[in-house]
Amino acid sequence: MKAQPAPLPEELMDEVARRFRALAEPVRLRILSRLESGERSVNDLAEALQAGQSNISRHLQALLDCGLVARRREGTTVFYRVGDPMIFTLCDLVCRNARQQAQERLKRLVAAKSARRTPVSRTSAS
Amino acid sequence: MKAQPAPLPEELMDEVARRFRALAEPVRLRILSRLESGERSVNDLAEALQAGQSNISRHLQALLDCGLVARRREGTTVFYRVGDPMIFTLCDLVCRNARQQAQERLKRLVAAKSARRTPVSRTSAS
DNA sequence: TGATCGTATGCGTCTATACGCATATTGTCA
DNA sequence: TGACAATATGCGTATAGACGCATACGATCA
Repeated sequence: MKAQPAPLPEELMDEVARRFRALAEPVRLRILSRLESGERSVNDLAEALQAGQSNISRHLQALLDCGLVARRREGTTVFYRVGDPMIFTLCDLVCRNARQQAQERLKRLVAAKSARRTPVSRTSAS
Repeated sequence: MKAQPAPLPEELMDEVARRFRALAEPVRLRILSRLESGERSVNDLAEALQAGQSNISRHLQALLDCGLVARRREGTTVFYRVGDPMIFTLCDLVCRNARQQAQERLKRLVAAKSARRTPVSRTSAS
């Protein structure tokens, strides 16, 4: 009995924010997207994403710090892989959200267009 | 048939990153946590979170820009509410992840302690 | 219309971090 | 051990964003 299982316990707030921050970079999302189909080396990723090797290396380090990816050495090359497939559940949820909002915006635009000369309700605009 | 429904389509990459970034601030997570139990005014939140009013207002604006919260005016006060409960699913997933990793770290520490004089495997350390 | 309350915003400062370049580090092989 | 390949990292620069202060804006009421 601990005052109910809130989805955001105060003690974890910073850790949760840290993980969201790791996911808050397009380059890192692209990296994860590539890793979905299997492990990749740093150079693989740098080449595929048209980015500098050092840049990718650092992004991977950031993901590693949050446990979002894992590493494996093989000779001089290091292969990174997804650390927790939960990532893709997250991304999928957010993608749906983004798409839905885009559609809503579109719908509102169309509605506004057809209601050009009856500017009544203004439903909860800014 | 569109080359399979990848969880991270390239066109949405930036939008997804934007949303994750909105969730990447402890203060904003705290705001959302408060909003879970119902809508709140800016002052309510500022007081509850011991933060400046302008600061909270801007954080709310950031969340609003991503559609993560919605607003409603009543007289001079503005009430904010959660825009998409999906947020809490996200947070819950990440929380579990954080907890799990914390536990794994702990377990590894204990294992290392007990294996002080048999430093063999070194399982995939950095 | 003027006073007041709640909210938003312009501005300055400070910190975080993304990126490229050069270089260090690490592992492999001759 | 020296050369080489793959990765990591120190450093400088540029940009983003969090925060506080003061103030502008908007709605309400006397």
